[in-house]
Amino acid sequence: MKLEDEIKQKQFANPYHRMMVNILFTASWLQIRHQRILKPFGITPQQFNVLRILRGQFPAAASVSLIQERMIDRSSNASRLVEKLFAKKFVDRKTCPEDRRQVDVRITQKGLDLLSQLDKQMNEFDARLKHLSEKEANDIADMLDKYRG
Amino acid sequence: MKLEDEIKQKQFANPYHRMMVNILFTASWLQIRHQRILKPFGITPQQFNVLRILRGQFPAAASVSLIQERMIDRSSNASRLVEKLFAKKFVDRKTCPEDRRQVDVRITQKGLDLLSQLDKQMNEFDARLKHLSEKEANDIADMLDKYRG
DNA sequence: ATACATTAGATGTTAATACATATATTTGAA
DNA sequence: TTCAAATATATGTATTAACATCTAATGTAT
Repeated sequence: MKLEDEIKQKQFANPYHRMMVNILFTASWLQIRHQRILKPFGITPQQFNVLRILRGQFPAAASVSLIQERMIDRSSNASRLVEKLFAKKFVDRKTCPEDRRQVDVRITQKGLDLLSQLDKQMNEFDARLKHLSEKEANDIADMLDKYRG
Repeated sequence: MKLEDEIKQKQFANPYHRMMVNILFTASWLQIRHQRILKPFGITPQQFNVLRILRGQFPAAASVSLIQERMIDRSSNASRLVEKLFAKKFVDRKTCPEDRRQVDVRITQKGLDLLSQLDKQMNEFDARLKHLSEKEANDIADMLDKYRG
């Protein structure tokens, strides 16, 4: 549905504002749908993001700050996300011997299993969203990079 | 900066995933900057959104559900947002005489004054973000509509 | 008119976010 | 060496989000 209908706004001040609102709206729209997929598995989109970062490093460990750097939404606290995932045994945690300030965080087999289940669900969700061509998808991504400057 | 550098990811599974991550990242990026602008004025981006909806209706009132319908991010609770704005005297609130379940919410002069101050700040922020042409901005918005299906 | 469903809004509760600050460790300069 | 600065992570706290549930008012069918 068109943004104008979604939020019942007849028009916007200018194309830039229209685009900005649409980015925020679409992100919220995605977030809500991701939440619904992840909820039965007991994790949040943020925790999912951390698990995927850790799978990207596996079998190596990652420090909390490496995780933080790679998070899509930096507003939340990587330390506490790791704590939540640790409580559910999706990650392991031990202080790094070379630098005892750091913590080596590694995804567990249970975490990897969870992700492989979730991959399927997420791919199904993505598949339902292919109203754009690959070129259009790339164009959007390129323009968003350009937008942020 | 390119998304790949922002979140230190060398590549993505496919263009759709790259676009999705970029939408989420860009929205978070915008949200953080909006928060910083709004903080000195004591309101959140969600409350700002509600005030703008109410200005759009002014001098008419709006019901809480009308506000909810028009919010960019529907996840939060319109009733509580109105409560917060009421506590700061940015909105007035009284039960609707025609339907006593409803509440007539109207922006106050203080609220309008706040918005006119904020308009300046927000416009300055937007102005620093014109790396795209008007056409590109419109294209992104159109493609996001198409993306959501 | 009565009873049941529906709608509008408020509220309770748990968890997550935003922001500041604290603690421990390492680095580096005097 | 010694001590201040920098770094990595954790924690404290107030606010907000997420989700369910509740109450009051209205609509509707019989």
